Amino acid sequence: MYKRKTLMFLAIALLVTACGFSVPYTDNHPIGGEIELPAYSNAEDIVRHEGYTASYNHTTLCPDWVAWELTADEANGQVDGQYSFSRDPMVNSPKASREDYSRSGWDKGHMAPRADMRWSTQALEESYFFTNICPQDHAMNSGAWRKIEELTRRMARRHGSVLAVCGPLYTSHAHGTIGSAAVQVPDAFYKALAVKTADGWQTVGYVVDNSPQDGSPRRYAVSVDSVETLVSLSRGVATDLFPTLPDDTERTFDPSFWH
DNA sequence: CGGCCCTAATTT
DNA sequence: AAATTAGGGCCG
Repeated sequence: MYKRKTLMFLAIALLVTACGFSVPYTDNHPIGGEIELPAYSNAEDIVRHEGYTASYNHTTLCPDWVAWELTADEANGQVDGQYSFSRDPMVNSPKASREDYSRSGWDKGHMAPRADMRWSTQALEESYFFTNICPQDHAMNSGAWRKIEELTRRMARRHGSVLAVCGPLYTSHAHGTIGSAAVQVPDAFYKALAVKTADGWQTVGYVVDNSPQDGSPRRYAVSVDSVETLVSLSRGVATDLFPTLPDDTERTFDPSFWH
């Protein structure tokens, strides 16, 4: 059974590669090379936008993952503007809509944060696509999750660049679905970060329950390996969130570096 | 007190 | 379906 899944995963990986998965970035990210993209997908739409790449899942109507590289300059972006949540023209149906979230009690929560996309009008606008949105508890989104987002920007400013990938976790499906399209409400969210220093890579992961959470990032910190285990269980596919990084850099994290 | 996370109602 | 307009709460 496991062998079959592994073969399936490899087949999908090959297919995705053949379809242009390895087309290089043309932006000026110092690390670049799409090093931030996870090595897993359910063969759903892989959608590239200026500020992030996402794997959209047509069953959950949420992304499986959203990945981006945040530079110091980008974290200092000052682009303003009110943009509205809208459907992603690059994703085929079915997809979530604003109606599904309206009066549901759940936030339209950004995965790649709005505040990470203020370096370009286009990037900011595209961050509002539902490709980048999941139902999130409001207190968690504006509490613990926001603190992790601010930590990420702080690290980008301090170290020049951060690789980030995050997404939903489904375990008990305790929250059911919302809207006529049946958007699946995640049980929790994960986020993995990587920073390249003179002494090598530093990585960390965070797992936050989709319920009122307002703690500091350190309270939710785990190794990237632990996150990958949870993602594998949630999605039923083998997972490597930072496939190009040495595996031993993902087994632990250094609290004194991140917190 | 500004920045960040948003919501809802109304109009086109 | 999307744009416009007006508003709330929390945290550093």
